[in-house]
Amino acid sequence: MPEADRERFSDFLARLSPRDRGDLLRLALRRKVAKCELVFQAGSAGNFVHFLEAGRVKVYHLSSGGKEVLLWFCLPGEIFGLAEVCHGGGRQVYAEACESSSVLSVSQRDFKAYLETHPAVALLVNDVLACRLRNLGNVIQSLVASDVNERVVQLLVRLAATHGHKAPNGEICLDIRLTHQEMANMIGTTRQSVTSALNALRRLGVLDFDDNHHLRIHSERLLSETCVPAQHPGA
Amino acid sequence: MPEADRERFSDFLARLSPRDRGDLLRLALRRKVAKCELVFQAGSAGNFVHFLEAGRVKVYHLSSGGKEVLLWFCLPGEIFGLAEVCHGGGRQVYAEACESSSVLSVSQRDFKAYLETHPAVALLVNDVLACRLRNLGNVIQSLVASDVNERVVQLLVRLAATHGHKAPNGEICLDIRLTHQEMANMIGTTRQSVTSALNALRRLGVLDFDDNHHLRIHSERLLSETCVPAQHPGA
DNA sequence: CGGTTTCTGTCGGCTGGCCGACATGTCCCG
DNA sequence: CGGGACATGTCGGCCAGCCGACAGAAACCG
Repeated sequence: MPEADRERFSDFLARLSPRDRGDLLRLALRRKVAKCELVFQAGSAGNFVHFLEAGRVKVYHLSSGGKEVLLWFCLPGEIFGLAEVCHGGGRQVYAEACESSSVLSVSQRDFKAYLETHPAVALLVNDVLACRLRNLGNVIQSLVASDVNERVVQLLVRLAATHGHKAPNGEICLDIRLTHQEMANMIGTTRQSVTSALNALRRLGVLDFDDNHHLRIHSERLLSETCVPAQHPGA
Repeated sequence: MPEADRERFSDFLARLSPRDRGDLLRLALRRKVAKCELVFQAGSAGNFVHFLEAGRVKVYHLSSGGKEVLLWFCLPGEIFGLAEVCHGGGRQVYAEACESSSVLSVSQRDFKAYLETHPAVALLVNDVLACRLRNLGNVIQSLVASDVNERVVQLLVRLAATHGHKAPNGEICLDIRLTHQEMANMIGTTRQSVTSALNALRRLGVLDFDDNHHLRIHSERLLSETCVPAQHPGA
């Protein structure tokens, strides 16, 4: 189920040619970010684009009631803070380090000038934005049309694709450890409901936890819990 | 509340220089699309990008249970079907004409080659994708963190921004007529709940309907029904 | 190592809004 | 123009899952 080279795919820096990467890094400032420290926050100016060199960063909305809506996790090599740099306007989301991290930052002005002279990179930025757009479209569909148990399953499918690696025996192990609250924040439900759904899936044999408490998915069983997209009447 | 030049903003073709536009149109095929006809559907190859010349097109997911999740409407001049062209992979959404429409189509291969030689247009594509990404992020937050009445209000704010024009007396008139079902499909609720919420807002004086049944919003009253984004603790 | 904080498992009361239904109003098309 | 299709207004029963709570387990940090 994980797409081949998925990890390499999301690693923006690794997908640049050595020359393009060198030109970009020449524009970048490096910064250490402690666990729980904000890289940027909603309301601030979106005048830098960031690359995660090491660590993990979560990107989330924070609602007026204080509810955190977690959009995605950034892994090393990934670009983030991109939407406001491309489109302009202030930040709408928060980017916060989940662990001690290292971030490279390029100013909006430098980045735009760089894209104008590096067409292959501009296309790659399109690619990243398009991929995230498709993903959010899937999240919206899931939120609207699926009950909580289905949403947990669909999240597992997404996590397997972005953070999973296939073990020799066909199982998929997630490289990332998430709390039930984090998962709940990604699918718009409560921690308790995630706990309950995961335990039901565990009893069904769909998943378990390895010695390090990483989630391990039995992919064939997971697929049997997954809904297939509908064919349009008239198709 | 409507951003100045919002309509011009989303009109991709109008934002191109005459030369860039001419080069692009040289690659395009024109096609008439009847009301309710699909421009493309989920599962098909994403090998064309489309520009709406006239008419209106809705872009939506269709869930396995047959529930339509409406992501956005395309207006004349707008580009759509872009995400799969940039990122690759099959279509995940449907694009269907809401009325008799005219569509210009450019093949993925031609479009990518075009972007490589037209850097300003590649940046504009970034802009469009980023804008849509921000919008979907807001939709997700709304779905997760707001009750139905709040979601209706937030939808009105979004519609005013993208489809509204300011009348001399400060009211905002929507240029687009939406059924309650369409609005429900945009915010993940039922037609009945939208009807109920709209009627409550009408009784509050927030909105009414003009002679053509277009929705008219009293923007100051609408703002008083809108939640403000939270300040992050520690900001 | 031990105290504190965070995470997970479990429970039951409560309610927002979904759902199906029906009546009335509006629009469309032959 | 008029009949049929579609949209809107209204109602009440029902339930998925939210919420608050508590206990036990696990992780963290000085």
